[in-house]
Amino acid sequence: MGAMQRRVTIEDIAKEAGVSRQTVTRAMNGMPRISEATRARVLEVSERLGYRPSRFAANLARSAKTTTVAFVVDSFRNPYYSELTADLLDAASARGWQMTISSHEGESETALIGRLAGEVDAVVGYFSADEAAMVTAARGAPLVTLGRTATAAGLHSVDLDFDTAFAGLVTALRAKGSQRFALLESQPLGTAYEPSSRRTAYEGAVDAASTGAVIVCEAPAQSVDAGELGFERLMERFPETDTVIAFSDLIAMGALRAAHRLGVDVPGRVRLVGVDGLSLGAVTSPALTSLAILGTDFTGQIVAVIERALAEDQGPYEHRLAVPSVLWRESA
Amino acid sequence: MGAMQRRVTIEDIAKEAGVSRQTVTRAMNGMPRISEATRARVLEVSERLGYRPSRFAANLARSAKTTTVAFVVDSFRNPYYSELTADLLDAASARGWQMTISSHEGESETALIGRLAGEVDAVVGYFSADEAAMVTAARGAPLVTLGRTATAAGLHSVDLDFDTAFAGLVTALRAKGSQRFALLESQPLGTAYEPSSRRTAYEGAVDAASTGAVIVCEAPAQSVDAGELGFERLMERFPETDTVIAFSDLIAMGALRAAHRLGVDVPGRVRLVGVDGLSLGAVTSPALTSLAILGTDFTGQIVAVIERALAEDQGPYEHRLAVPSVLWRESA
DNA sequence: GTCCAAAGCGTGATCGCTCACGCAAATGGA
DNA sequence: TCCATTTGCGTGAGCGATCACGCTTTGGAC
Repeated sequence: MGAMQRRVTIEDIAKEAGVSRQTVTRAMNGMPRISEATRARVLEVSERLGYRPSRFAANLARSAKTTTVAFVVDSFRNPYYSELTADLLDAASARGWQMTISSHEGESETALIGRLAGEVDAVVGYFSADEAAMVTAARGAPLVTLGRTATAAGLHSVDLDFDTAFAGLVTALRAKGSQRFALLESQPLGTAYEPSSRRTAYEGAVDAASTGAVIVCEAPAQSVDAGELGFERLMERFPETDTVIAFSDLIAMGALRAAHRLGVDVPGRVRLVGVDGLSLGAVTSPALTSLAILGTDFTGQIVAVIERALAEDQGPYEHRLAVPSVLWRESA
Repeated sequence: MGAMQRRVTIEDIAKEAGVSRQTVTRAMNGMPRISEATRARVLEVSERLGYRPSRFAANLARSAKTTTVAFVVDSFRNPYYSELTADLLDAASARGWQMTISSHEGESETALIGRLAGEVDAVVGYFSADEAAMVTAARGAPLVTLGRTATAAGLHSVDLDFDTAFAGLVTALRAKGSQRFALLESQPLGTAYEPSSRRTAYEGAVDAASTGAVIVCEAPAQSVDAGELGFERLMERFPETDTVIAFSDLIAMGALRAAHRLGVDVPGRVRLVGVDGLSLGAVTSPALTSLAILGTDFTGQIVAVIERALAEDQGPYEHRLAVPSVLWRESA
């Protein structure tokens, strides 16, 4: 309306309503020690002038500030990340935290961390950047990295113990009769190949004797397709395979498609296991057995570390390890 | 360490480093007009004392405050919501907004709105509460409701025009030879049944002559199962059906499962269309044709309304309508 | 009629930062 | 050598709320 709109402050309301700031506060926040008549009048005035208390001023003045944690992943279009987000959100709101989300597309990880560090109380997420660079970027803000173990000071982390998990999985599969294993490994599209920790764990679990085959699937946005292609190639090259472990449930779902198409019975002819524990895996046919991360204590560990990081009395940096556990469904 | 830990403020750093507050600010924020030597010293001190600038104080003092919008849905476990979230997040970060997410489980919608109103600049989401109650709860904060058209003042909204969309869809299907339609309607578990706007639109599009059947699926958390059951019942009761439209893609995926199991060929014997446009629909077999909401201008409209709401110069309330458009894939 | 508590409202004093200045010393080209 | 910049740093004044008090009125209880 006016030439340059200045923010409507509590002072404006107080003046207009003919009361003091404190009374306005009392009216706005439903506090006692104010008559219903004045409360109504103040509310009417603030409505009329379009008054919105500044959350920054309020939080600064208040003793109990609201805490906000930022959660960062590659893309919330990936069901693994979105399900994990949902789990963390539940835990966060149970503790009264606000949760903001961001994905690092375009912007560099460190730049993003730097920005977030100034806007939230803690930053949590999957990052691939250099440790030192991240610590610098965080400028003292608590930072929790997921899916990797931090070695540098200044960084918290929650990692997954795939070695233990894969060992258990392979043992269980052997007990079911599996003999010839294969891994459908994934590789982010357009990057130099680097063995994943899942592959290392797999190779450790499936000893040299019963040689396991490894097929690397280049996984673009929709990694289901990559899994489909990978399974096809696998069946060509290693037709004797009786058990396939996929890098992720998405890849496994692709494999399942290929199996259907090729007439390969799952789990009759080939047992199939994914990784992640997506709830989506329950609705494929056959339902997908998975080395679950979701729904295990991973989420709990993350939250625990965040809590420590927030309380941080200059305390030590936390590193935790969660063990994925097999979610038996129909495909294996 | 100390008995009661007081916050480390900029003043503490200034004193310890033997400089002024302003110099500390310069050092922390990478501003010019400070020598490298002092900058390093200040940084060292603030690291040593564990100084973290208060984001509230900073935002209060700064002229350019950061804007945050809250996005609220039932559950981020539902792929429709999580994909929509991803889309909105992209738009939001392109505009430099922070985005916080919340789901209303346990807490009442109005209570949630009330809390958020004090913590963010705008609240957007799917709500089912009474309009007046919401306006009151928002206490002047911009509020954008999705999937319904607001009638009361004080509320913005972006709704979907299913009437137009269904009319177009049915026409197109008829051109392909469809004659006997059926709708797989959904009903939130444990609530009194109330026809959805999709059902109304469906009934408007499929005129009385070519009677369309309607099967109501009670949809629990995992509505895929509900769709499966619904399709089965549909085939029993209306075996002559040649075209099925499902309330959502999730329901449609369930129907697809049932079709497989019953040996009903899709789209040969029955054409199947979902609603939502989930990217997941691309990996079913056959790939799911869908009345897409995702990936249409719905997202754009939402963002546009938010922008207006944020700028709100006491301006009028916006109501927009987006038209879902058919995403032809294999199932129809 | 006295006394005390509760109701209703107002007044500094912060909260922890940034901004717009201001001022001295170092720099450097003529 | 002199003057105009530039560099480096400090000072007061907010930003817009809340909090801890403190001051009047009421309204009973005695």
